Amino acid sequence: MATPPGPDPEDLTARARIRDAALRHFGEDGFEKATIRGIARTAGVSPGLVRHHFGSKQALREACDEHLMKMIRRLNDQVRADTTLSDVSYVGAARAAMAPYQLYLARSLADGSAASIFDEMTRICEEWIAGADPGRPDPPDVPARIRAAVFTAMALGIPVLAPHISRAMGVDMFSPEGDLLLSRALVDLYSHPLMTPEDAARARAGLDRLAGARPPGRRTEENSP
Amino acid sequence: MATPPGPDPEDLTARARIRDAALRHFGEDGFEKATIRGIARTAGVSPGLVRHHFGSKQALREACDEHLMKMIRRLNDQVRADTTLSDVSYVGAARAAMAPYQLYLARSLADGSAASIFDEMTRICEEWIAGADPGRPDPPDVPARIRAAVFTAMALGIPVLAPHISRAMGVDMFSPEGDLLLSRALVDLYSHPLMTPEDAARARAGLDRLAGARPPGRRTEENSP
DNA sequence: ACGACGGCTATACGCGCGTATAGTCTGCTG
DNA sequence: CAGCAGACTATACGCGCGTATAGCCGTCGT
Repeated sequence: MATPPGPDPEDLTARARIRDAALRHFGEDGFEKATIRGIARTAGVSPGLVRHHFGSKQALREACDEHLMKMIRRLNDQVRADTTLSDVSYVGAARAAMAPYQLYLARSLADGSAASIFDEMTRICEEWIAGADPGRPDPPDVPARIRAAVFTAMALGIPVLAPHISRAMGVDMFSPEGDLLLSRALVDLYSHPLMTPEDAARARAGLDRLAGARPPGRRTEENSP
Repeated sequence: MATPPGPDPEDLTARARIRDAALRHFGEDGFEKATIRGIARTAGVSPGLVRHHFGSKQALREACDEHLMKMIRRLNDQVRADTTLSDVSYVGAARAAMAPYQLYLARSLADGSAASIFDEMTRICEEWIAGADPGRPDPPDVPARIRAAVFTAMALGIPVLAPHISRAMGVDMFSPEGDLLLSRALVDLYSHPLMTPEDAARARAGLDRLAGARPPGRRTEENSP
């Protein structure tokens, strides 16, 4: 059952403490609002040491991205390697391990950085989608990669907009109750197609019609906002 | 067919120019990174005038929120009032009117502000969902409001994470080609449920099982990231 | 034993920001 | 015409930031 991924060995070093503090500050306050001084205070070191180890604020951010990326890959590999895929408790543990980074991840994605992380998630999602395609009666008319990217963005919309969802639900999205409620809502949404095949055919026809000569610069319909 | 909502009357005032410049700067650079001086330069006024009209940077942001909200409501009302709901060109015009605000909206939502805008969108989405509920064979076990909030977050994930989607597609999401491709991907995703009814039932059962006594603080499964 | 080295701190610099204040110009009102 | 109000500008202040530099101190190789 593999070791639940605890903190890295030798993760008591000042460098690691700074990186962890940066992940928290960047996540909670955003990159611009977070300060090296604040990060240093949280890490229990002097501001100068931050520069000594990472060179600049931007480089510190990149080190955070890199570390997070390593975490994600490690978790994904472990889940993949685990033969008992339905092991719920393990998935739970993996998600719990990700929890401290959710805020940072959400902010990184939202401000356009963390590109490689989004791409990695898209890649994972693509494998998943491509695996399901052969079972479909109708051949998809959009590459799996693109469908994966769109779906990844939608799925990530949930943690990115977590405060709004929590407000609507009345409970914190990351609390056990909130998680349960969110899961139920997702099961409901995922199991009811938003468009019937007829709707889809009609929409596709409309898009095909517009795909011919049309005045550029005008939008069409669908894809909500 | 109502008048296509052009700029407000008397929108040549310095106050309006400042507001528009702020919407652009906040959208492109983010609230923290944007500067009053830069906004003033774009608006062609002195930085002092910004303060004279709006009092503070934060108040300027709130004025932007208010203005955007007014726009959204106006557009929604016009679409509602229009009897020929399938008037594609009109929807296109409305979306084009929103285009300049998309970046601002995305950033506002992502940093937790713009709560009332998210709530308004959730409300609109809820009406839409609640209207479709009676036709369902199975009764939903989650309030429409909450399903609406979750779906709204997912839908908004697309503009919020637009740079990533554009990168994956290889074309700008807001270009005509990108819009077409995105629309096709959405039609595909929306018309294929991600879970079969059996999957859903199994997932619901799993959630019910976990809803009993369970160690708090641990997450469960599903709801992707 | 000792010097070099690297983790670490103290202190300072300079810049650009939001904000404050005083003042100018214009147009309206009595 | 007097005078006032409000749109608008010029200038400045002070703060907190990222960054730079100089030096301290424990450790380790030789």
